[in-house]
Amino acid sequence: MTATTSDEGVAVPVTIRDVARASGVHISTVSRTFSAPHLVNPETRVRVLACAEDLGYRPNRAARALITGRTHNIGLIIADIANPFFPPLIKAAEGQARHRDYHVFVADTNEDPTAEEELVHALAKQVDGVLLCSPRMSNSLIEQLSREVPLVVVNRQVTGLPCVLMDVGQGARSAIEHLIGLGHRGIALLGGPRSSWTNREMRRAASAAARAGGAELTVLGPNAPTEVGGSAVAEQVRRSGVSAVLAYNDLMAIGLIEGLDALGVRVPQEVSVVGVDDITLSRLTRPKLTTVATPTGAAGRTAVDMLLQQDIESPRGARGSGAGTALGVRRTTAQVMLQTDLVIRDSTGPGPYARPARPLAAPRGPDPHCPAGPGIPTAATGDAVAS
Amino acid sequence: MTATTSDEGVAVPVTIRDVARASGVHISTVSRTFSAPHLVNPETRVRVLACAEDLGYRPNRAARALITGRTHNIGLIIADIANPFFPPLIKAAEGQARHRDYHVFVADTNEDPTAEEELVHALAKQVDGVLLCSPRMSNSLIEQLSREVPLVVVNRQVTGLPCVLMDVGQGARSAIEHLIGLGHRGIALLGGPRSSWTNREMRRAASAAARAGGAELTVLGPNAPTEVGGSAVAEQVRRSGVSAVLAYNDLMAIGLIEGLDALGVRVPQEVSVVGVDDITLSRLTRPKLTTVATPTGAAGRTAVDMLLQQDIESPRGARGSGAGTALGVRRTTAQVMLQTDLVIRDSTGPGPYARPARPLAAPRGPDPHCPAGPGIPTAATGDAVAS
DNA sequence: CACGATCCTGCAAAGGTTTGCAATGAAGTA
DNA sequence: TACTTCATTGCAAACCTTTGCAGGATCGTG
Repeated sequence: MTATTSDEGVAVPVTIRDVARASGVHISTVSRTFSAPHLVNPETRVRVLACAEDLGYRPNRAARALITGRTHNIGLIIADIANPFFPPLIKAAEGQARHRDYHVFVADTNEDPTAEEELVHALAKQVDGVLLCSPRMSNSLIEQLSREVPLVVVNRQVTGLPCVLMDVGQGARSAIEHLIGLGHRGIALLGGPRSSWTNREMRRAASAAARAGGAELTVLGPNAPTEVGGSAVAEQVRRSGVSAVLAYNDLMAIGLIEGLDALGVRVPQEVSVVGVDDITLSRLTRPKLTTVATPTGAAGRTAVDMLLQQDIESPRGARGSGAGTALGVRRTTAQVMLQTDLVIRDSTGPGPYARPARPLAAPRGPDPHCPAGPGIPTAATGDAVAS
Repeated sequence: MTATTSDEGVAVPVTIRDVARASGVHISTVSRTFSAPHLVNPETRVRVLACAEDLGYRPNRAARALITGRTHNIGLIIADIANPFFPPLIKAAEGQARHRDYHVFVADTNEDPTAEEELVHALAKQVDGVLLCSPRMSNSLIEQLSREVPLVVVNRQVTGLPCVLMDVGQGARSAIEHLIGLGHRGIALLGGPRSSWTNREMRRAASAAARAGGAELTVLGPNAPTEVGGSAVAEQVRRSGVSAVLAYNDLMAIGLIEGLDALGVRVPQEVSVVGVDDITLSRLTRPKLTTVATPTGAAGRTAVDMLLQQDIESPRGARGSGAGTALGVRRTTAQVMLQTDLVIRDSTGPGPYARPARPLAAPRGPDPHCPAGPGIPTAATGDAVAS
């Protein structure tokens, strides 16, 4: 139908010049038809558009990027795609980006800080900004890299940089309070990667909550934030004598339950387990996992928005050199904290100090605890702070 | 440390020209230092490299792409990132690409054929090739798009295009034979998306195997290839009276098990269930899922290799117009079929026609069936066909 | 010494697009 | 009529890199 391809099946690139020739105008007019339509006569515009459509013209983004300094791409650096926590985030970020005519480079670092740094360098020239999701490198390195390319950080607090955070502190507190309420007094926290901000936050909040509730918190870790990371500490958990565990994430919680099962320890009858993230999987295991739901989709969308907003006012490879940017206006540093929610399912049950309010409440009825509201209620709280 | 950034924290792009000035050579020498090092005097080379390092120079890929016609990027179009089948594939593809100095654009289509087409168009100019994973659009459209940009198709057979296939036919046959061997005669196939090649292959092979083994196969579907897609048909499965089910994928199988459980139907005691994919999750549910393991990682790597191999010989935006490409050498059409393996776990058990060889063999012992070999043995069979 | 070969380097064009500036013409104003 | 304003379009430089071609230097050989 179109003249885009020769009959031989080899693509013939059609440029702005071809469209210009076909519609009898100068290339600059064609360019403007696409990038500044209001500057061209409506009649001309429709003619040019018709020709472009006809020829199957699509602007060459590399050329456009070369001169404008903006690629209309963003980078997404992920600690581990195989961790089910991330795909919903990627999906949301990608959708939001596409919605604003941006494309997304995804890179997986395998939880390796060195790979993170390399990838930022590699991506810097091809993208207008980078989303750093759960980075494992040092804050100072992140700050340094942020001079090379606009950065938005997810699940990490870096002063001076825009961040999207999930309130895992609040989540951990809810979880500990829930466990204490069930009558648990000896609780273990299954730590995640040492360099994880989330990990530190959880630990801080969980300690405080345990202290406040008169429970003792044992910290086990650091561990790999995976299912094997969880199952590996099952023996240790049993020996520690705790009756409840809060795990760094759902994957570890599930692994732990598996591991305990293999040791003949039953969940939640003997040990209660709480995860974090509310990945799809947590609804499908048996017992269904009690967990702190994190708003991953909202995080992805918000992060993209923040990046683009930051980007729009600074056309990077600009012509006039930066003498005019005296004020620190350029970088608006906002930090957004998203709320988390405890979702109570079947992996938590009464502990040794449970008050027998309803004496021996049906311990094996179907679905003992039911979440109050609908599935995953998540509310986003924007909290912008000017730099 | 470097002169890359001003103290103000705003990136100052450093180009080949800056390096040339600093090292006292012409820009073309700098260029050659990076793209054809053997053409430049070793002494000069080290000096240039030192200056480049010092200034923090990184080649601008957009400019390079503009002139060479090669972006060193590839596109990865995925039906649904949230489906745990894909992340390992993405991860493998991404690793392989990076290993060859390529970057990966990932796009999610939400199982929408229209989105697929749009994304191919959008990506075409920014990448050297596209991997189409489990596409839902028509074969003819795929062929048409392949004229715009080199394509490699995963999980779909398109004549004339390089494809990476997983032998789900073989997998389905093994599964059916396994079920028949256990004494099942009424078996249901839970179909996936109508436009899925995998779906058709499974159906074909499962029918044949059932017929050959004297069992009756009921096809239920099409269904959404998700956990809800599986749980939604639980009632239908129960009514159909079959004693075993082969599901389109693990997600559906798990959903079905959940759904059956809710109806009070026990797996594997009353109904046996087999999935496909061997996603991580399938080892973590209870009962652990018997499933057909697909080599997703190998598929990702192979697909990238095939794409790059195809690409290397055709520098797209070449200067000399294509008069010289008379022969069909340009497109080497290979199809690779990767083997699948049945992994027997706990979701399958004896059926109504089981021979009581060992009378009433321990129906609830821990881990009744064990996979024979190691985890997921996968062998790749290359099968190159010249066009 | 003359000649050719070899190695290295510089020159300049090219790639597709954007954009400041200038030119054109039409319309409006004094 | 003369002048200004405005809308529309063309011109050409610029973005950064690659690469064919040619020039220069050095060296070996006849």
